[in-house]
Amino acid sequence: MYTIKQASTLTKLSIDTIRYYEKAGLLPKIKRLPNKHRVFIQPDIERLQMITCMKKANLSLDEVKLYLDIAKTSNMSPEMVAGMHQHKEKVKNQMAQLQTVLDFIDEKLAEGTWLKRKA
Amino acid sequence: MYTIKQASTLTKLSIDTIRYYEKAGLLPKIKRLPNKHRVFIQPDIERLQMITCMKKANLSLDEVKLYLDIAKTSNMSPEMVAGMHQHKEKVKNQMAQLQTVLDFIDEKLAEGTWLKRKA
DNA sequence: GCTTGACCTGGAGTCAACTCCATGTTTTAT
DNA sequence: ATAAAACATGGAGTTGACTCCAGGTCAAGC
Repeated sequence: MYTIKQASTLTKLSIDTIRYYEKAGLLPKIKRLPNKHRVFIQPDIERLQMITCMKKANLSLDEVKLYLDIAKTSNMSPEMVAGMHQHKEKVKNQMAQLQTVLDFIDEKLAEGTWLKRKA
Repeated sequence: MYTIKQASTLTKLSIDTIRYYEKAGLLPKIKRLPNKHRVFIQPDIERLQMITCMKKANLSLDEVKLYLDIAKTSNMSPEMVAGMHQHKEKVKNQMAQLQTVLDFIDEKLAEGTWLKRKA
């Protein structure tokens, strides 16, 4: 059981962002204390972390919502399955691009090191 | 030698976006014809593609600019080297997160398949 | 010589995703 | 019982990254 502040610390999302995500329908019904304060439980924290992951995969909040909704549905329509396959390809593709960036960084670092050694 | 339209097709960036990147200082001086039209050469195209890669790594345009500027400098200050190491960790971390998303997708797809087979 | 098409510029407009603010309630410490 | 802390709400404001638009230039074809 966590307060919103604790949830914020755990997820590294701001308190406002968490409330914003709730408003946007990305979270399930968050429990409240009698005084209206939100109470976050472990699965809520994990969900927030998954949202962060998906955002890093360049999904919009709407897309994140869609996938999380699908995750709840036990039977997926063929379109959903197709959509997920498609998205999987997109993510793979993006990982390849990230690898390009890593290579670029390594190359530059190697150059830097080389120059340093030479000097 | 490419027109802006060809560059747009090659990079899948809109013409406006390419001009925007130029204004933002992410491109080197682009050659012009006497009639002021831009002429893109191969390295320009590659640079645009690298920008796309870096953006997918969740770098802001300012950060992209910074790294591209560093790439030009032959000797990097220790802070730059440190910054790049740091960023490398960030990118790696992000790849791990993407992997999480991939796993999530695979899991959901597996479930869907399973349910379908059962039905 | 006039229209068409591809390009130019400067600047305004749009959109997603926050982020901030004013105001209000409830519990806790003095 | 007054003050301070931690939360709440609704809505306005901000930011980054485009995207669109009005008005203009230039070269080519009819």
